[in-house]
Amino acid sequence: MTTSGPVRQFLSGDAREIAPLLLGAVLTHDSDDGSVAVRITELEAYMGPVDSLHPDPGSHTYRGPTRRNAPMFGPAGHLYVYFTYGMHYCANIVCGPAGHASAVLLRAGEIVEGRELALARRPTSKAAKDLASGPARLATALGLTTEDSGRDALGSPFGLVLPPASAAHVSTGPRVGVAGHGGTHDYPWRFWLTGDPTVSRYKAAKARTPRA
DNA sequence: CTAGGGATGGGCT
DNA sequence: GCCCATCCCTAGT
Repeated sequence: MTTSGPVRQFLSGDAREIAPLLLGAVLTHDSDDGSVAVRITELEAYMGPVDSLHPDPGSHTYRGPTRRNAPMFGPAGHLYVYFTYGMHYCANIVCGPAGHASAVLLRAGEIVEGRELALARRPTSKAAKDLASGPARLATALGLTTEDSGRDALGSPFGLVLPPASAAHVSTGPRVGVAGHGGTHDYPWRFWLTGDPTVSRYKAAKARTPRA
């Protein structure tokens, strides 16, 4: 066993239990341009290919390990960043013991440090609360790309501070933008801080594009 | 305010 | 060759 710190220990369990407890945590990324820190306000849990109780066809790991999703099978506390829609990055924090794939997708947050740098990275943002109000927005504001996939979020140039055990009001609901729910759509995969203005606006998965 | 569609390229069948 | 764990702008209520 490794002599991991308490944060990694905390992340080494069930992503569905960890996700709501990560609300309010602060993830920091230091770069040459400066530091940006985000207080996480919305998350989604994603599981691996071997959970018979709650099979997760919406997860990138559903069909087994690949080069892209390899970090999800690795140690807790590392980042899994993927590229999608030809232009966007989204970031996860890996959970569970090494070898058992799971992660939490960072869906939204409040920029609590480096707002100026975050705005420079996201010039289309019209209000401070929109700087990280979506998974790709959050990744962009933090300056995360696939280059960072697999890196340890608990060590330099990153940092993760857990929230104080609090009575924060947590809401739960279905995932956003995931078509392959399978039999899991009734399960609370998504968690957010009730009423927080930075939470992404819900948008159900779109149906197939109509014929031209 | 909501609904719709275009952008744009890696990942996987 | 199809599918995206999305965002943003436009047009219409």
